[in-house]
Amino acid sequence: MRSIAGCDLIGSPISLSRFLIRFIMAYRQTEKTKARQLEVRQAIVDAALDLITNRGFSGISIRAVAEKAKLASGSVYKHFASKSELCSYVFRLASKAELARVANQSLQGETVRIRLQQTVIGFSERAIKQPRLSYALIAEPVDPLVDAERIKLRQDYADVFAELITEGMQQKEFVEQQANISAAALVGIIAETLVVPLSRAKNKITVKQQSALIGSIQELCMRAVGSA
Amino acid sequence: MRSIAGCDLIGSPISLSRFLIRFIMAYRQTEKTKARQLEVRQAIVDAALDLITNRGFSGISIRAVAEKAKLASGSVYKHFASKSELCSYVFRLASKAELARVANQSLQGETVRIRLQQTVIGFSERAIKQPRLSYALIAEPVDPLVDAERIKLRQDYADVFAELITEGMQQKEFVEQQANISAAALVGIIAETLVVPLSRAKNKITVKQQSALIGSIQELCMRAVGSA
DNA sequence: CAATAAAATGAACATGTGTTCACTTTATTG
DNA sequence: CAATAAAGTGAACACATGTTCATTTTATTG
Repeated sequence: MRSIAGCDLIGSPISLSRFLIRFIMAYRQTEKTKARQLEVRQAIVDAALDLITNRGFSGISIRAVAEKAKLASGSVYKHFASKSELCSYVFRLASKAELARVANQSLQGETVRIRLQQTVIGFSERAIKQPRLSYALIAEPVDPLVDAERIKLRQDYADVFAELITEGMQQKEFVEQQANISAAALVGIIAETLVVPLSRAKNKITVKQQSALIGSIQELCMRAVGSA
Repeated sequence: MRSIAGCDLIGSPISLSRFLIRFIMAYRQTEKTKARQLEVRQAIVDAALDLITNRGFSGISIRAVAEKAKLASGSVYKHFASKSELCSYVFRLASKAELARVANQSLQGETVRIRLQQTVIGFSERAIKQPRLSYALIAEPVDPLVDAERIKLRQDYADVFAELITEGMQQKEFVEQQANISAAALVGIIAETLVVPLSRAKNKITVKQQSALIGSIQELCMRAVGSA
């Protein structure tokens, strides 16, 4: 007579019931544990986001994230397969909101000129409030996976600008030009005159400096697209 | 009676002569060995420059440099105190020449407008010929020491542009503007529309694409400074 | 040649950090 | 409570790479 996993199924009714009990007693996820899981995942994301916002991607390590989220480092891997994936996820999370604001603002306004102007100004104002994060998303060097996201984000911004430029040309508000190249140029202007300098500045700029800077950038952008 | 380094100086004339012979026989550097030293140093620099030109700073390691220069890795440290210093040195070497060309070209031309135009076109043409190196110098992320050099280089380029813009305003060729901000913007335009895209491109662009691209960039720059 | 020291070598060391995994703790179920 | 498995832990491992240093090789000199 044969046994399976130590249970003699045929020879003894008691063994059979034990087997069934074992099967029924299996641990399963409940709503409560699922909620707890999400909570922990959220804590990890929050910790990573906080580190990136204040110190950029260079200041992030699995140990630091785990500590901030009050976890062991190994636990992070129960929620994200690798550091890259965690960073990439957090990058998308952080950039999505800002991109949506830009895209939305690009649709509001009487003329294309005003729409572009407001888009540039709005982005600049928000970037000044979160200089380290803006730099992390726009310009900071990171590993390949995150870098791909960064390239995509810059392209997404460029796409918003390209749409505006195309419309502007149709409306004869802007001169004829290669919309995609001009769009990239606007991203470059903003990155180089605003995001990068802000990330290096030690002190916050005054309100006066801020409006002068934004004014200059906005004028540059308008001239670049040949706005009347 | 005391001995110094095994030589009994006072008790024995033979010991004294031995001491003098030892002193005279000392090995000294000759022209030949000095030349050899320079040769080796140059080999290290060439190897590093080659690696940076083809793979950027990310593709450089002391072992790789040593191998290319046909040396042991430890020997590199006879010539450079650290990897950072080697990279920083090579960075300066590579960027100095191009910066000089830009600075020189910015002085040539009938009008400020033409001078700026030619400067932008010249830089762009050269960047297209060495896309990986241009990217390494202008945009590639590296360690802090090299990063400082990169920031300085971008500022140096911006300074050239700022001088042109200031002159252009004086001549009423360009509109009134913050010269330093516009100058940074020009660097941003070129980096974002030319250097970064080129570094990502898999194939070389055709001559036709090249002239169209440079034309667009040049027009963008001229419009940005409000050139008549 | 002998004495000397500079030059060269490369294995070993140091370091930082992402990742794993054997083990412990906790939650679930009848 | 007993059985189960998911969740959690953190020390150990993996790996890349900059740097050191005891040792060997080479060049120089009378």
